[in-house]
Amino acid sequence: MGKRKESSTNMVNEKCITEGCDLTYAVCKMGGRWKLLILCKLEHGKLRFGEIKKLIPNISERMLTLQLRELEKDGLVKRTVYAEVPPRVDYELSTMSKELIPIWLQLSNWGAKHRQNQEYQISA
Amino acid sequence: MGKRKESSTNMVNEKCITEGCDLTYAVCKMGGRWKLLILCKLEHGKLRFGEIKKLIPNISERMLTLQLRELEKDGLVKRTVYAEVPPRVDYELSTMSKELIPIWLQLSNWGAKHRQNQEYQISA
DNA sequence: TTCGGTGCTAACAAATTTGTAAGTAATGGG
DNA sequence: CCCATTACTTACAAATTTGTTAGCACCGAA
Repeated sequence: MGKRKESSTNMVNEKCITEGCDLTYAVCKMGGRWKLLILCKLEHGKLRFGEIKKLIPNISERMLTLQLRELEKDGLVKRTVYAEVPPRVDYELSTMSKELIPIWLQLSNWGAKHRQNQEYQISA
Repeated sequence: MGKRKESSTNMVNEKCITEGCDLTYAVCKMGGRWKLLILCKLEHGKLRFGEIKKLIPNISERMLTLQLRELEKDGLVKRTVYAEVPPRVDYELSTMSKELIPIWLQLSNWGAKHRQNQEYQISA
């Protein structure tokens, strides 16, 4: 998110992992702290920067910007700037990320199901 | 992976995000650097610690241990220790993570498809 | 008695991600 | 001129993750 050192072991490892594994590659694209939450909010249509912020009260403006920028760079959201003052910018899912919606649903279901089990195990 | 500060903003944010979003919760479970790669290797059956290591040449023993421990704690892999010398330990997917296999496949396909597009865009 | 094989752990260092606080630009309205 | 609004940016600090190196325990074989 800040720039990364081109040839740290860390970076090299990430590259070789994602290059060798489509699954890891895919999950990396949605793997920032707030990314999936943002994407979920966009599932029902365009939203302005400020609207997303209101929907995710704990996020800071900086984080929201960073995550949106990466999502944009990776082609998961489309950003539209209107030449107005005060500025207006909106964000929406791209075609590419819309393809993920059914998968997200399955993952969500899996999460819901097993979160319950785990809570059950803990409280039991 | 080391212990985390119970009440850093960071930790609090993670908690509230994963509690509020099943999707984020689910993806967090598989979100360590090497986790999906490990899980993929286990897709075809049990493997010993050393076997996994051989299949993932760049991983350090420490990282492999850490990732396996978290996967175990989260119920995604089952660890079996045999009382032998030298020690023998093997790892396999749990029922819970086997449910994810078809989802991983879809994600993989999505990854493969869009990785190509992106490469095309870059080279064009 | 030393050595090899296996699956780790500990102490430390480096890299990366995340969070905080304080700005900035542009312009129309008062 | 001064202010409010919106979507950011910048500089910094804290937290977390990842990587490096060395070592440990066990027992049987040589």
